[in-house]
Amino acid sequence: MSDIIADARIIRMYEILFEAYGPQHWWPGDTPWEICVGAVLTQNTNWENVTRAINNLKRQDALCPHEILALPDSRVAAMIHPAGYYNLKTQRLKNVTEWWLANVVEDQLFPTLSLEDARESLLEVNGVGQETADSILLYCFNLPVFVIDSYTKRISARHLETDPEIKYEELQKLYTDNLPEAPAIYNEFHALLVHCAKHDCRKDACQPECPLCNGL
DNA sequence: TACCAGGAGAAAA
DNA sequence: TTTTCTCATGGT
Repeated sequence: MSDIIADARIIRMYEILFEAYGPQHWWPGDTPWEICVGAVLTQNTNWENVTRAINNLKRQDALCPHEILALPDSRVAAMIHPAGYYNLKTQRLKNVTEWWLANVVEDQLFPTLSLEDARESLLEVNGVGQETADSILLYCFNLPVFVIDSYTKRISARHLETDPEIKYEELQKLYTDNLPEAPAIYNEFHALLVHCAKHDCRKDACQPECPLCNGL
């Protein structure tokens, strides 16, 4: 498990996608806390719906950890309604808020908290799975954690011939083993993969202009 | 109408 | 351990 998986195509993929699409400027959000809220709300929905929900929170001065916890569930649910699963996400948002208040100070993780411990504690939060935890660590705190999602899985299966049912950690290791340990690259690469999956490497098949079909 | 969009947890098999 | 079900909106 500790053996390095060498695959020169990984860094080449990054170069091809960056050349094709340019910087993606992820994650949309003015503050680490807003990014964290977005990471929970975006579960199984599109970003437009998340934006509506976050704007509702902003308009009612509720985009603040203490305010989220102070508000009754019904009010939070009403504000995040456009993101779907509003009852479920209200509870998840409050769970993550409690984690935030216990582990974050001035938008930074407590200095004594290692990356491994931070990830482990996030995964203990009900409503936070691996993708959401890693998104928070990378995009809120700029830590070197590569985010795997269904798009990454699909593109990897199609262009790197990985098992479509590959485990999260295994695919994550494939990427981190073959990239510099640089949050900026992890950030950009994940966003580029999402863009590629939405536009050119679609679920049914790749478009003729798919840069990975043409360049990898 | 059916399907999809930046998942996760619980229940069932 | 793996698969299935549930949570739910808004756009195409």
